[in-house]
Amino acid sequence: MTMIGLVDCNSFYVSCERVFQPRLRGLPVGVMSNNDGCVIALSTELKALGIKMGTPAFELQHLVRQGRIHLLSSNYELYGDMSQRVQSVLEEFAPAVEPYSIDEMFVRFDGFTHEQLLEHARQLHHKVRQFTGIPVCVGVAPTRTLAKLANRAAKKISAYQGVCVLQHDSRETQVLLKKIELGDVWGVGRRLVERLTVMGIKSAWDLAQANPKEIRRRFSVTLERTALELRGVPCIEMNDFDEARQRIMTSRSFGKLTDNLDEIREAIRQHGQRGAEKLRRQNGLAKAVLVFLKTNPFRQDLHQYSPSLVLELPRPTADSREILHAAGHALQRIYRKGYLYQKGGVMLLDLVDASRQQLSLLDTPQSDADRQRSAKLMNTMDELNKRMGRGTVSLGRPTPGAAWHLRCANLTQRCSTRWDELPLVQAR
DNA sequence: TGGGGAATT
DNA sequence: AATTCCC
Repeated sequence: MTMIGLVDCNSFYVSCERVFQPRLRGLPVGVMSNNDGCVIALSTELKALGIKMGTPAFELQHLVRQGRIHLLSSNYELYGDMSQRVQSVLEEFAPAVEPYSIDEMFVRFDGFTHEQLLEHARQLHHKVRQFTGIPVCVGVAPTRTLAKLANRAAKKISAYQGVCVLQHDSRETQVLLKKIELGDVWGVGRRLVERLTVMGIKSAWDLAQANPKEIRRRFSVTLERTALELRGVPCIEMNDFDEARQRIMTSRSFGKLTDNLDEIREAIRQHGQRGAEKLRRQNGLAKAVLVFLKTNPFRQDLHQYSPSLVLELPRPTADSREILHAAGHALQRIYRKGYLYQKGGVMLLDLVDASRQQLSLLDTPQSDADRQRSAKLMNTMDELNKRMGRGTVSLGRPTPGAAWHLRCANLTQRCSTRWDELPLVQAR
């Protein structure tokens, strides 16, 4: 029988930072979201101060100034590299590794006894720590949902010492299902907890006991699958990590509330270009572009307006110029004076694979030549940006210091991916 | 007061 | 198109 392991890195972003900055060990450390918005990774010491995941960073500035806590900007280049290192170690010790997110990986095991699985899981737990410096917890069970649950247990219940292997239908599984809160189950969010509680379903065990057909009727197929998985029936597969996206979004808060159309246009152009780059990387073409703006929903004292508009492109394209052209039109049409906008972005929709794209019957030799010139130009831009660094060439020059640039006031060095940011070690 | 994604209804 | 859920 196939068993599924879930390896989950503990406070991943904080752990990455600590690998290269040992002085942060034992201190209350948090890593902030993109744009230094809120805290998304917390060391145990920071959690012990009662600070919760998602707390806006500005609410914690007084503690930072007093030196009581440390907040870092997120350094995705570092975390991405560390994630690959963790994956490499897993691949050495386990046959099939499926990345699920930057800090979680599923591992499949076939034909192991319970004792062998336990041994294997403990080995993964130890080797990842030893070779990457990142502490992880390992949960193993017959289904992904149960593996997630086993992982929660490994993390929360100290007796497990970071490793929990659940056998099908075992007494141990039953005990854990009863102990684990509903909201800790993979796929069960806040709203579902509310609705299920009313029905008397209060624990993971209750959900596992419920009639799946009933669950499907009153809720959804996804929750039915979750219920079945809790019983040990596998029905959730992994969509492959590097499958092409179905849509591509690029957006960001402007950094300050603004009604300045020039500023907004520049931000939207940036997002359009970044989106087009992502699109070309997956060898895709977009048939439509969506542009959205939004005011700050937390400022109920201000007028609210969150428009969006989809424009179909004249032809499926990955050409930044065509995408920016459409995005510019969309923006003109949704922008209204008199509102303070907080955020805006571009989504590329109806994506198709470039290599599978049928040439239209209306295509003339002329437009075919156009296409090739376009591809060549875009390719050249992408190559330059890849070789010389992002932003080396772009359509239109971004205003230096504009408010919509990524805010990252407390960024650490990308010490594992950039030669010029290698850590310095001083001998005494 | 993040920036993405996907699925369902 | 809106809601829900995930990390």
